[in-house]
Amino acid sequence: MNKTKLTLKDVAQQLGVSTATISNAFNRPDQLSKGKREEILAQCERIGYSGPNKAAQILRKGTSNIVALVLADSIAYMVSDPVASTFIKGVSTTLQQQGKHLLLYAGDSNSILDVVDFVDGFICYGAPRNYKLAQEIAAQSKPAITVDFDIDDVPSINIDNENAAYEVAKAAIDENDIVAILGLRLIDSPTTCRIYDSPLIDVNSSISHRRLDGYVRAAKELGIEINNEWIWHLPESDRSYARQAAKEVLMSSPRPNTVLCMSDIIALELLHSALAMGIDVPNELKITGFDGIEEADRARPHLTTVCQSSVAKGEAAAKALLAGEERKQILPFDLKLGETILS
Amino acid sequence: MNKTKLTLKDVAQQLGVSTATISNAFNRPDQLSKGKREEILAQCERIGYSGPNKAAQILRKGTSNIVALVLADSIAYMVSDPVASTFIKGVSTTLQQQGKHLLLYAGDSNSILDVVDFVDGFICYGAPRNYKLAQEIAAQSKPAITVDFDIDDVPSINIDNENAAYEVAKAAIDENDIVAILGLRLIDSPTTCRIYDSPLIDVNSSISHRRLDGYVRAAKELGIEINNEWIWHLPESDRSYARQAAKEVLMSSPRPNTVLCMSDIIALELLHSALAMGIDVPNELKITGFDGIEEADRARPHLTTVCQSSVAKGEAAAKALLAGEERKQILPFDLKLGETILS
DNA sequence: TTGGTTGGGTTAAACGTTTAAGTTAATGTT
DNA sequence: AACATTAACTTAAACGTTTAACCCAACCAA
Repeated sequence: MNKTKLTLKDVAQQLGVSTATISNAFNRPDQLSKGKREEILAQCERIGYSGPNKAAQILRKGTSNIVALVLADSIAYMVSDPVASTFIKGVSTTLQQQGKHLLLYAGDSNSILDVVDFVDGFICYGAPRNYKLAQEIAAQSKPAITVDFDIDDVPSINIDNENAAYEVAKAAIDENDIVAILGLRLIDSPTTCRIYDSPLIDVNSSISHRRLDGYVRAAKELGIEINNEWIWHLPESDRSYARQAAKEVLMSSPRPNTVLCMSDIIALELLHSALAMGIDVPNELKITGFDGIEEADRARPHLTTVCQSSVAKGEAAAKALLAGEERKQILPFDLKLGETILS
Repeated sequence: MNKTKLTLKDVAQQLGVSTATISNAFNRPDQLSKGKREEILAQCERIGYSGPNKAAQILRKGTSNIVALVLADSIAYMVSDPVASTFIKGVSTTLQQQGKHLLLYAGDSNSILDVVDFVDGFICYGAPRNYKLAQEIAAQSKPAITVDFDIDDVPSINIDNENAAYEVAKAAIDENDIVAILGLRLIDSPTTCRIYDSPLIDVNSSISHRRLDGYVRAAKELGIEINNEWIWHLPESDRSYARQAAKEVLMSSPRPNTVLCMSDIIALELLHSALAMGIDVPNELKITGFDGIEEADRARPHLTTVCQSSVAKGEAAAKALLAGEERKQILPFDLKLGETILS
């Protein structure tokens, strides 16, 4: 009923004890006789004091229980990507269990300056579109962890992308195949295109380049050289980019009969386009994906892909951050053979 | 290089001016001569002071630029629901434009006490699983807005669910049809089931009941009475719940030939199940959805549904909250006729 | 000259806590 | 009985800002 909210000081006065005692009643039970503590808590309940002000605690304690999840791209894009949103799922579950709060932070922002002072730590998911941001995070002194990319001296969560790509490619490619690759963020271009001789950008998304290496190694073992002409760049794992790339691949001549896709979304879009054109998968066209999203399971024929658990990544990242782990973790992946390749 | 971070006080001392002046240089340019301001900013840059500490600002100013988005359910569930994640998209885009930060808050939490002190406001999306939370939010004094449900005296964003349901039902139902409804959160049960005579819970999700009213009204106008036996309850708009309900509906006898679904996810699952069983849609079975998600567009036959823009809802909610709007808004919906009903 | 404004500052009191250090009385030890 | 220890509090100094209130010199009007 009071006009202004009760403060700890008010309460102390009303109960005739020091502010320290009230504070301790809430934060450090061991500093107080059990009886007094219960009495104080009961009185607080009665007069409507719900505990120390969190804003003041943040300043004084220097901790807020807020963890910033820095996404690779805008929040809007990330939240609709099945892989990213599954990752968020893992993070949020773990944070909630530990009483932490989740602040979503866009990876295309200029700076972390506006949150770094009150946030308890950073989880960086995927190389931020604005890579300067990642370096800023690495440079500041709060705990941080990266996922799906790496920065020197910052703990991280990754899978072995090179070997994963190698394995799925090895399973798919047969001798004398024409192999194409639908890649993600390989060069610095906002549109879908073949990479030809554009310089590869390694800084922005090393996982794509690891995967590329794996694909190329597998092909090479079968004596197949993948020309840059057969490598597409997509700026995002987005259906419309994928549709365009799919069209280009399927229209090109000679038409590739094995297409290695760096995400399931891309692979599924290619699969649909191919089926719509009456192309026989896998006999005329073999397709592999990457990620192992739910939708890949629902597709017919089942997509051959590399399963990685985004939930596990999210959980691992949150746990490692909160536990102050320093090491770089490599999580397992799982090759899933579907009917989009020949068995 | 200093061991400890620079404070505004340190800077003031070093530059030989008062703390107020430094503060004003950053926050209130008009309180300062232009020359001095630029000099101060330059000096700060030089000595590595990046501006006032945000945690201190939160306490002192009583504002943090953080907006809490309170989701109906756990963050994990919400983030994977296409409708909810699209809503988040709208919210985040608008918040980012205005320099605000997004804190995701789980609707199954016990209390908002742990954030209410530092958050600038609340956007409540869908009646929280723990409804007490919504009341707590309504009771406190920070700005708040609800979306897809209502609380007295709290501004809100909604569509006219009753009429939307009425229209889609009216379009779908023909004389002498047997009509079934696959509803969402109609009764208090954690499993998929027919509602029979279970008491409807109105408190937790009034939009479902509005929709139910609309369906029933449309049916009644054609002289059809929908028995509770033909109304299913699903605890969540989740594929596995939907699959089970779909099975039950399709197995029941007599088999309904019009099924009104309260979400597209449910409708799509029913559609797939029906097609897999060789049932002719729409001749043997008419289906309607609700929401207008992307996937509904990709389905064949195209789903008949009610389109509502979740992005627009998110944007409207964020804008209204930040602008301090008090009124309750009704957003438009859009009937989309696909081939899952007879034309 | 006098008195009123104004621009450009400064001072100092908040904002609402936490916590190291200090005080007291009661308990335990030899 | 003398002393050390402990339990249970209190005191007061932070934490790093913002901002109302005050001050002063310079300018202006009459």
